[in-house]
Amino acid sequence: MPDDEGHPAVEEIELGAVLAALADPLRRRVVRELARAPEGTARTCSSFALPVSKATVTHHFRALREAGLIRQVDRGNSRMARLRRADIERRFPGLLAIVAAEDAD
Amino acid sequence: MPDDEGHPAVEEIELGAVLAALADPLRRRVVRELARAPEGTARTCSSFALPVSKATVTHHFRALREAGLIRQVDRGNSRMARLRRADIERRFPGLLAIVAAEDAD
DNA sequence: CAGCAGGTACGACGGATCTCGTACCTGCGG
DNA sequence: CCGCAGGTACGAGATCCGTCGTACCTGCTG
Repeated sequence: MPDDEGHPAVEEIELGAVLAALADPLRRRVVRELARAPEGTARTCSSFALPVSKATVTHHFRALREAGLIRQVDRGNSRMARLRRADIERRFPGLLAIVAAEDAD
Repeated sequence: MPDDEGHPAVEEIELGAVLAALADPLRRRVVRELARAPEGTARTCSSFALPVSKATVTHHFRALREAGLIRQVDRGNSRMARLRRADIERRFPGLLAIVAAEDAD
């Protein structure tokens, strides 16, 4: 299963795309919160209370999904986002720890 | 000495700026080559043979310098760039290894 | 059923960024 | 001294990216 619904496979995750995704403060905040949460934590897009419009939230989550940082699955009404912790750790060991360690504003 | 000639001090190095700098393939290539070279290696801007004009090279090296990834010192005619390995390792342990491990094109 | 909450798609706008050419400065070599 | 190589500064053009409003779809829930 190479790519279902915009999710790249593990070996398709590219460093450039990941770094570009993490360069944005809002996206880094999402990844940071997920990285600090227990393994397997799934949250809705809106649960992060990002200070931007709905359309912009969708835009950022698409960027995270297409970079391979999160996996989004439909669950009835809404959509749950989970960090692809093992996949990222395997490709770029230590990267998530760096993001998780950043001081929150 | 907090900031001489556009070089941020160690504690001033910000993750967002570093990731933004590393999001560019050309800049990542520079950092990768420096990270793979022996500690203390100093090279001129032009020694990287980037496929862009001189002005653009200057632009990219400025980005790397202001992000805190490299240190540039005048040496007579030209300017030597050295990776701030210890500083980056201290702020974001493991990050340089990730960049260094990327497959070259 | 009617409405609302969560998300997406599309188009638009403004600002950032990558790129370049040109002009300019500074040392080193002939 | 003259030229050239290495870099920088400045301005311009093109493209990318973050942001938004609006319209729309889909399930809950009353």
